[in-house]
Amino acid sequence: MSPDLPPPPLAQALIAIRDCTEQLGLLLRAELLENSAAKCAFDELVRSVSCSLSLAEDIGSTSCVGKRKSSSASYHKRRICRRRSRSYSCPKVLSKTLDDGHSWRKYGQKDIQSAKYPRSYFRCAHKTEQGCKAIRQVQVSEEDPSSYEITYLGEHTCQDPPLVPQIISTAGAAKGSQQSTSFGISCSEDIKIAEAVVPQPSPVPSLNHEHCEEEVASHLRFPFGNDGDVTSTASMEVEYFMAEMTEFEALLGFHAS
DNA sequence: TCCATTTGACCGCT
DNA sequence: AGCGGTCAAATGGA
Repeated sequence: MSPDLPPPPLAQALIAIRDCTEQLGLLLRAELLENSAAKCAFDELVRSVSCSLSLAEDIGSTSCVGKRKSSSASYHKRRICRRRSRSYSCPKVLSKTLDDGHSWRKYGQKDIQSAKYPRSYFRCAHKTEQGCKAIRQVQVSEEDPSSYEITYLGEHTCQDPPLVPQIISTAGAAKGSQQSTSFGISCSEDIKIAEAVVPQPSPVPSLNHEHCEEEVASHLRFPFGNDGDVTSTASMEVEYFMAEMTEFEALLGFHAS
């Protein structure tokens, strides 16, 4: 490390962005207090800028390799870990039905600490054949146990026709095809947008794609440590930042109008 | 027998 | 250390 070096250009740009973001936060304070979804998005924005900044500073200072446990060889092959950040803002819908027109395969269920009901994990049934990276998390709504809170992570890249966002906006259109549930409740009514989050038709296309990649596992810690390309890392950061901004704007606009 | 679901265990992140 | 996300063996249904 060399403390004498000035911040790299990317870091300087991010510092400017961070400052602007802070000002924005002050200006929109009242709005953020009122709109929890916007506040979440804003917090995420701040977090990602901070994270990006520290990454950028690392680029200029050290080789900064992400920590990775050298787990036992046997497990290393079996489990290539892929944990995704839960703080990540993804389209979330409140739905009376689990049927959204796509084929899903359940791969896990988990009791969540702060939640009354377990969370179920589904991935696209076409993952193996087509490598579709869509994932959704389903949880019975605490406020309305007859509804599900469904969080989508990643977009469908498979050929299974209807796209999730379209389904969301065309309530009731998706009925009676695949049932990928083990919850036992099956009603088919309309799907409505959860009050807190706005599933834009494609608010952050690159965002979802990025986060479906293997590297998603490490959130924003891009693999620039060893063979990573700093330039592409920077552009990914900017892209991510823009996506955050877009989402944030959408949230504010959605609420205000 | 095949395929989807369940569930305990593992792993990374905070 | 605790929690959430994922894996993969076990299980059950068609």
